[in-house]
Amino acid sequence: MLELKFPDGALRQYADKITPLEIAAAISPSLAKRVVAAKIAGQLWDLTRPIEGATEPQNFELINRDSPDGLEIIRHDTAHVMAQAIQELYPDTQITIGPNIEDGFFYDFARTEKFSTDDFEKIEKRMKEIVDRDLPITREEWTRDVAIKHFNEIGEKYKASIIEEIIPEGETLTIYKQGDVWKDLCRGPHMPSTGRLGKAFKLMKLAGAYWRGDAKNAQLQRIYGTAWADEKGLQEYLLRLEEAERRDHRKLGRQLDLFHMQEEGKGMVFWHPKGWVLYRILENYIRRMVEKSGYGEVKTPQILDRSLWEASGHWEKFGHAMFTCETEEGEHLAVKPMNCPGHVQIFNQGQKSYRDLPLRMAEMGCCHRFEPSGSLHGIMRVRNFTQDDGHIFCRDDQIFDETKAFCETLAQVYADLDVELHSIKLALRPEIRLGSDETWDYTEKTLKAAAEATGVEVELLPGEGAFYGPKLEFHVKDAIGRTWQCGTLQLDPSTPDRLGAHYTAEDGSKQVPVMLHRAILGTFERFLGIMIENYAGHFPLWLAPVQVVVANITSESEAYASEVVAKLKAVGIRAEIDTRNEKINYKVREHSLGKIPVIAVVGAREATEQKVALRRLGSQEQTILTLDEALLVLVAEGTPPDLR
RNA sequence: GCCGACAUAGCUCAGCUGGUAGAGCUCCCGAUUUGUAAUCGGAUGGUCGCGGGUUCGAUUCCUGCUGUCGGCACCA
Repeated sequence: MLELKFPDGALRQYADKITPLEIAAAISPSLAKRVVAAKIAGQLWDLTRPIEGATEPQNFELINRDSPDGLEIIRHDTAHVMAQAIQELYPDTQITIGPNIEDGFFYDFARTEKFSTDDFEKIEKRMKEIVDRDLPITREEWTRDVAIKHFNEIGEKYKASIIEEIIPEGETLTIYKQGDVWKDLCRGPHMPSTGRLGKAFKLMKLAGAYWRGDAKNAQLQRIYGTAWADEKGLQEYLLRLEEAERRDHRKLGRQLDLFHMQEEGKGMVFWHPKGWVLYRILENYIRRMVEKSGYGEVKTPQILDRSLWEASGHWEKFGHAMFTCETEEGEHLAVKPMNCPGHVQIFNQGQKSYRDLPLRMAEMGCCHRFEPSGSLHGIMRVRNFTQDDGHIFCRDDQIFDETKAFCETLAQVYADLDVELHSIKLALRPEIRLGSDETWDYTEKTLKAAAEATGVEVELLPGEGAFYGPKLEFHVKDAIGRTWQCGTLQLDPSTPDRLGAHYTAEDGSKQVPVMLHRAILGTFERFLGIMIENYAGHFPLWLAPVQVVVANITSESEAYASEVVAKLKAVGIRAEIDTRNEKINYKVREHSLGKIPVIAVVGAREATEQKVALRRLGSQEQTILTLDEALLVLVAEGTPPDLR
C-alpha cells in the first residue's frame, strides 16, 4: 500500500505501483486532462510512471499545466517536439542540447546546411502534426554504455559525447521516447503523450551558438521558441514583448532627441543637448556621492605611451582591444581602455605613508575599447564610454571595510535612481592565476563577507575572476529582460606592484598597496541606457532634460507665458516655452508624447490671477497654483534625492 | 569575430511574380486665436545603404562590402 499526502493535507491510500494519472482520473476526468506531471516528495514525476517503494506517507501534488512547474514541462516537451519535427524534415540534423530558458526554450542543432527563419513556418506546421499524432512519450532506463553505443550508431555524435561526459560510468540514465523512433536523453519528466502539449507555441529566433559555449568549437544552429499553457498565455507574452520594445532606449533615444549613433562612429554616442543634460545631471549626482565617500577626483591623459601599457600588463592582456597611434616622431601611443595605470601614476607622485591609506581616487574616465562588432548594442555596449571609475589603494586589512562601504554607496545610488539590482555575483579564482591559494582564500572570503554584510545575497561564479583577483559584479535588467553588468569592484594586488606603487609601513618597510577598482554605475552610457528603459523615458522631475513646458492658450497670454518661463528658469528649473499658434490640445499631446513631466498651461485667467495650471505627465488632472506656489513645489520636487 | 535576419523621404511604414517609387506624421508657406492628447489648406522632400553582376531594363534577382537588429563568443 502507498500513502500519499495531498497539498490540502488529506492523506489517501493507493495500491502500490499506481500512476499519478490514475490517481488524477479517479478524482475527476477533467483533472486528468489538465495535469501534466506530478510531484512526489518534492520530485517531479511522470504521470504514467508507477509510484512504488514508498514505506512512509509521501507528499503528493498534481502539476497543472499553467503552474510554473507545468510551464517548464510544456516548454521542455515543446523543445523535444521541435527537435523531432526538425529531424523528420531535415534528417541530416543532429540534436545536441535543448534546455528551458525564461519564457521559453532553445535547442541547438548540428547540420551542415543552414536553417533560415523562413523554415520556421514549415517546422511549426510539422510540430503541430506531431501534436495531432498524439505520440506516446515513454520513459526508459538505459545503461550508460548502451546509450553511448546507440547514439553513436544512429549518428548522434554530440548526444553520445554528452552522455560520456555527464553520466558517470556504470550508471543508468533515462531516455524519453516520443513515438516509436524518436528519442532523447532527458531527466524528465514529460507529459504522457504529445497530444497533451497543445499548440500555444511559436518559434522565435535563429542564432549561431558554439558547441559547449566555446568559440573554438563548431558553431551549432540554435532555435529559440516559446510555449504556453494556452493560446491566451502565448498572446499575452507576445504583447509583453511588443510593450518592452517600446521602452527600448534606442527607440526612446531618437523619439526624445537624447542621442544618436551613426556609421562613421560605430559604438560611439553623439549626445544631443537633451541627452547631455541628463548625462550631466547623473554625472554631477555621482560626483557628489563620490566626494561624500572620501574620494579625490582626478583627470588623467587620454593617450599614453605604449611602454606604460606594457608595464601595466594591459598591452599583453588587452592590446587587441586598444586603439593605437603613432606620431611623426615615431612614438607609439595607445588610447586608454582603462584608467588604472593613470591613477597609479598619481599615487606614485611623492611618498606615501600607511597613514595615507586608504587613498581613494575617482575619475569620470573616458575610455575607448575596440569591442567586437557583433557585441555592440545601442548605448549599452559601445567602444567609447565613460566610467564612473575609482581606485582605492589600501592594505589587506582595509579591504573588508572599503568593500562594504562601496556596496552601501552603490545600494544608495541604485535606490536613488530607481534601478533594481538583479543579482550580485562574485567571480572566483580562475585556473590560471597569480598569487598564492592563501591570498585567494582571503580575498574571496573578504569580498563575499563585505558584500553580504550589506544584507544581500551573493552568487558565486567559479573560475571567472581576473587572473590577479576576485571581482564583485552588480547586474541589472533592461527592458527586454537581458541582464547587464553595471557596478563592479575588483581586487587587484598586481597592477600596483607592476607599476611600482608603494607606501612606507609603520615599521619603516616599503609595502605594495592593494588596489580596488570600482565603479558604481559602471559606465554612464550603459547605465543611462538602463535608466531610459527603466523609466520608459518618463524621468522623475530631477532627471528630466526639460522639466516644464509653458504653453499659452492664445497669443493674448504670450507675454505672461514668457514671464512664467523666466521665473522658472531663474530658480533653476529647466523650462521651455511653447507659444506656437496651435490649439492647446495639440500642445498637450505633443509634450505628453515628448514625456515632459509638467505642462504649465497659461491662458487669460492665469495671466490675470498670476497663476499656472499644471498638468502632470500620465495624468489628466489640472492643478491650479499661484506662480509662487508652483515655483516652490517644482523646485522641491526637482531637487536631486541626495540634496533633499 | 561567428550564425541568422534586415536596410525605401527627417520619423513610422506600403511597394504582388523585375518596367527608375507611395502614405501618414514632421519640416516649410498660408489661413485659423484656439482652455488640456492631433484645426484646415498648400508646397517641398528619395542616385530605394554602398560597389559589382545578370537583364533591353534592377528598389525588386545574384554577389561583395558597410551598418543595424536578434543570438553566440567576448565584456562595463
